[in-house]
Amino acid sequence: MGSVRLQDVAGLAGVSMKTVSNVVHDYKHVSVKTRERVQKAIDELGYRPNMMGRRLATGKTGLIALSFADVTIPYFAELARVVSEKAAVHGYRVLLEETLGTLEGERAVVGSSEAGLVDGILFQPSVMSSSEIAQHRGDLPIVTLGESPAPLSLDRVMIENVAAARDVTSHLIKMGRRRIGFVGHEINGLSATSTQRLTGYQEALEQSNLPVDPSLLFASDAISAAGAATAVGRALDSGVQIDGLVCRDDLAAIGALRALQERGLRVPEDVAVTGWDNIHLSAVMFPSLTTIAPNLDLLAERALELLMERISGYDGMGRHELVPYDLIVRESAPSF
Amino acid sequence: MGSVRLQDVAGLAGVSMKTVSNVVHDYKHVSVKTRERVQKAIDELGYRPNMMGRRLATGKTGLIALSFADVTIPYFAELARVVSEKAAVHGYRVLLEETLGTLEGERAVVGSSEAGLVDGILFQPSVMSSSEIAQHRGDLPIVTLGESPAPLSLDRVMIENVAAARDVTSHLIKMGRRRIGFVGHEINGLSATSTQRLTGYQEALEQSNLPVDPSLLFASDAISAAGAATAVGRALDSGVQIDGLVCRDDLAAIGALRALQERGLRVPEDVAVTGWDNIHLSAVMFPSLTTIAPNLDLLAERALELLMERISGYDGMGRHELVPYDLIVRESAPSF
DNA sequence: ATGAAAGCGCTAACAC
DNA sequence: GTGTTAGCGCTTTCAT
Repeated sequence: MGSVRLQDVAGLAGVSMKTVSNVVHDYKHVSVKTRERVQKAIDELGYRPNMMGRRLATGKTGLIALSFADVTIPYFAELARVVSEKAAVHGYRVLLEETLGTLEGERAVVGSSEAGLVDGILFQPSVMSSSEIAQHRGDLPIVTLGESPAPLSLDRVMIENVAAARDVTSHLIKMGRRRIGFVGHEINGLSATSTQRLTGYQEALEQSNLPVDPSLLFASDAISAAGAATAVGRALDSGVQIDGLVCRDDLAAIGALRALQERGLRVPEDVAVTGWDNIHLSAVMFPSLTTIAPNLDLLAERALELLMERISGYDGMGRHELVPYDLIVRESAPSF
Repeated sequence: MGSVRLQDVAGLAGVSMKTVSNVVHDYKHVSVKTRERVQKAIDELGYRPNMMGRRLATGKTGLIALSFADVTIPYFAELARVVSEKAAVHGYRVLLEETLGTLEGERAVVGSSEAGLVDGILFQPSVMSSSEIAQHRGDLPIVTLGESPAPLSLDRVMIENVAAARDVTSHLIKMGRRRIGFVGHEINGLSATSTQRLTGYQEALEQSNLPVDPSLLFASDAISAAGAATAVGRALDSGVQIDGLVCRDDLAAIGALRALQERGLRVPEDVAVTGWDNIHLSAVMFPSLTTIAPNLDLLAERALELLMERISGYDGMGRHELVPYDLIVRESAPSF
């Protein structure tokens, strides 16, 4: 069944392969009766074009890779959803490539030992250095996502992290909070993402002449809610006083929520909390999360467009695109 | 750069393509000096085997599709993680194929018009009927996941849903709960998953001579936390009295938690809540969720093994495997 | 141990 | 409007 070839259809219909190919591709210059005859043969035989053959012949695979740390992180799952939706518009399917946030994982992505599997890569690096990414083999179009240091030669699309972090921190300050902590950055090997968000956090504090207290920085041993819960819990138990918490992401915020509530602290009355990413669950937590919502649709669209241009042969300098974000105000840090 | 072919390497090394191929595949019968010379040529040219060529020649793609409704549902994301990890062991990569829980989506999966893209499919259907799946084109190995009605001719791996639902409901009964509701099944078009869980819920109630009250069934307009929150909230506001809640999945439980807490009800004191799936976040909610934890590792492993056998040509009757699960007791419904 | 050559299934010039 | 034919890059008998 699976072995019906173009040739077989041509045989049955009594035409050449080219004609069958024309029918399959809806080429216009085919006489109606020929088309009918061919279509009948196709149906009769249950012919399905073999992708590998087509791809070998055309040199295009119709596949792009989407690479990030881990699909079980809601933000990435939601990104994957949107990307595969938008990629379909361009006739592409998406191969997920998880790096687990490790250097080996990321190296495997940019230095893949096989060619021709995918036409291009959308890559959100976590740990890889700018210079190393730049040395990736030059034949595969890559567009980087997110705020990791990307070489100037690569296209990149991201949101303005520093500004957004400033916004969210300022929001807490406007609420009257004065002892605002930061939760969820890596214990060691700070990612570019965390660095930028910390920078914005610090800038906002300084703008308001609030002290930047290192003892209010609660690093997490993993990008996870559990890690953040532990970090915040430990700080609280050791007597740290806070009335606001800027979280690196919604997962960290969920962890922080638990640590606070477990200890009888009320959110937002005692401690206001903000997240980042606007994952689906952020609206359903109790309290729901005030958070930074990057425009995922735009992010995916632009990234895909840049990648498509590269795939079509564009070879200019790296483009650098910013995508808008919103501050979504919810119960965990209301406006007043 | 991207156009280095096996032939080019052969040319540079002064050997035949076959020899280069032997080196690439670590074939043993190659003299050391030849191997060195070839390897040098490979490195020099930066040769990377082209997958499409290889695949056309071998007829194997090295890709399997994993198909389910939506990666943004945590259970599926976690399933995807495990599957792609285990698939790598067999030398396979995973192509995600979301159906969005629609009939068209599921039809696209089993009736794909292209052949040769993947060697097999792991498919968790939501809405498609047993008979329709059975009519899928016979040339592509498929293993179904989950509790949807699968035809006898297909392999399937799942957990015992009815029994697990009985367990979790009995747990609430043992806690002394008497007005136990069920949350999160579809409003119309009940999935097989929901049906089985509802069955187990009902069985447990009947075994304890507790009334099965239809007004305690809170359907949700989507498999989402928000949908469950709305459903439970509406019920509560209309005066429904409950002291326990069996949720179709952890997402529904999270939604239920919010609806309850928002109205000042304490969990578990006033209402005990259970989830299903043991997603990462279930341990970090406040309160953390008592939940059914299917053994995902085993599930993925067995499914993959069955699929690999099919890919290798096994053509017997459909196998039906059960995978164990655990009842994880946490704060939302403690033991006493 | 290594080479020559025939495909794998499809596409795309180029003829007719 | 339709047929011929030469690849795409790799694997794989079958020779040597």
